[in-house]
Amino acid sequence: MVEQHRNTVSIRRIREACRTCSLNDLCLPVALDAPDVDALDRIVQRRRPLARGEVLFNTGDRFDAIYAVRTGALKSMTIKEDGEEQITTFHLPGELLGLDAISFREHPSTASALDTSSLCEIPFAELEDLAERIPGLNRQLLRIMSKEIFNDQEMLHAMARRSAEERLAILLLSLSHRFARRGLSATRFRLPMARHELSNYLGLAPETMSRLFRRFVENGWISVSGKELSLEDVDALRALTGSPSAIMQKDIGSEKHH
Amino acid sequence: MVEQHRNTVSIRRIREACRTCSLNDLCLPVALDAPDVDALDRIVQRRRPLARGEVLFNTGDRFDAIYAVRTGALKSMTIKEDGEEQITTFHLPGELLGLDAISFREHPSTASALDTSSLCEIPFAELEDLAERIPGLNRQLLRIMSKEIFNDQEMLHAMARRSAEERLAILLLSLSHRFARRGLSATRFRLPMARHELSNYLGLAPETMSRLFRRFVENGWISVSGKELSLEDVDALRALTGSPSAIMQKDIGSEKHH
DNA sequence: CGGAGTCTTGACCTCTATCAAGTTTTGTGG
DNA sequence: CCACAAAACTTGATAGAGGTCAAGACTCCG
Repeated sequence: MVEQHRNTVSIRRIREACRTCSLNDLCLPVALDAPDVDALDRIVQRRRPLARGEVLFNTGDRFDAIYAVRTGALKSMTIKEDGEEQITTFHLPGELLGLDAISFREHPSTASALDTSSLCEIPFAELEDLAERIPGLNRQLLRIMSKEIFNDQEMLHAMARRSAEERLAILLLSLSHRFARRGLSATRFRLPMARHELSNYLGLAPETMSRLFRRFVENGWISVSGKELSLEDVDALRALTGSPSAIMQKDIGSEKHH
Repeated sequence: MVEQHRNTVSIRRIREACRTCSLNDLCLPVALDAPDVDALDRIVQRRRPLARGEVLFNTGDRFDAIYAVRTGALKSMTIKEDGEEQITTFHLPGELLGLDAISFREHPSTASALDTSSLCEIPFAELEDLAERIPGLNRQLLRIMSKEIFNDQEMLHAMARRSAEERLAILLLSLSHRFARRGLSATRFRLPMARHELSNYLGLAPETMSRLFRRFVENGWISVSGKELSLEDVDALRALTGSPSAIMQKDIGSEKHH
């Protein structure tokens, strides 16, 4: 009974902590105990919000924390010597930034806000210490990173030898899925990034992106008004990707317990 | 003195263990203790070698171990519904396979041998248990995964909006770097994969790959005889990539201790 | 209202995929 | 070790997707 009660409390506390800081990935679905969540919660720091365009960290900056997006959105990019930027990831609410910096202790990319964004900062040294004491947290960290690897490879797969149309469809569905995961609408959302950022990410010219949007609208697959996007025919988009269900459908925690 | 001695022994043991199983990534450069290395060594299992073309694991297989390549080489690929395969990674000696499977407990890709290959199998459950007891190992695991994320994003960056020439140059330099890291020549090596596998990986048609090789040879950048490759003008190749030094130059362990 | 940035549209041209033969290499069984 | 089939690779011709250049239309703010 006590055990039962304790469990319930634990779960409620976890959800609460997750809500306050978009830490879903980090807390769920592992069975972190209430005290564990407290401990985790204690090292997490709220930061002042970032304004649109503001930089969170620069390439080469020392790595000492990972970040969780609470609201808004960010992009990670590398800068080629010729000054061109290449966007490598978009970070939506509930997602983590900085995982690629752990091994070199230095950020290999620059992260900036696409929009006014609030974040939580998780000092990595403390997280590591905590992970040593909480096996569940440790495992969850590994899982998150594994998922990141999986996603990147999925994206790589998605880019290679695919037409511009296919790429855009894949990206739109990925965004849809990631918003839905946060409890937002899967079919109507506001694109946090500019067209040229979409095109940059997908390795296309901005002009191509513009033509693609027109074609998608003409085909009745989407409707657009500025940055407001509505997916009108998800099936058509899925058909384009060639993978009715595979892309980005899986979630951490969706696997069965054993 | 005793401490000193112990330390020396420890380092020698680590190197030894690494040599036997290509576990550099996992053991170095963290200060794993001799008993720690023993423990790690104990859970590592030698497998019978894989013949060329043989499958190590299939998409959807249950995940219960990660693997280290000792000799030979493997490829990871996903299969599209239309039956086409898309290669996502090549695995050279000293590199790890299966990290993308941790979060779903199921392999998202199929791995097969490009060549006769010998591997070490590291049961993941045991590795996790061990990592809980050995903080250094745990950190090193996180680092390796972080590096994997970094590499994938680097590759993504490399693919987006780059010409076929640039892609090939990037890949050749990456292979060169990875061989050099293992103590092999950075300029003369045997490509473990077929031309069409290279082209598949880079998202190009096999014909394009063939023409690229011819052009690279004509330009005096490389020389080729079957699968034997020699980089004749590394600077020219680097110039192509647009990043004189950034790509794949960093190594786990290159960062300073603190 | 104006001006900078962003997005769209059109014309053109380059790169690379595709198709279609060849040619060489590889692997296997006699 | 050779012969022969099956892959793998090369080469050429052609076409199409998408990049580039150039100009014009929105849109967002101050």
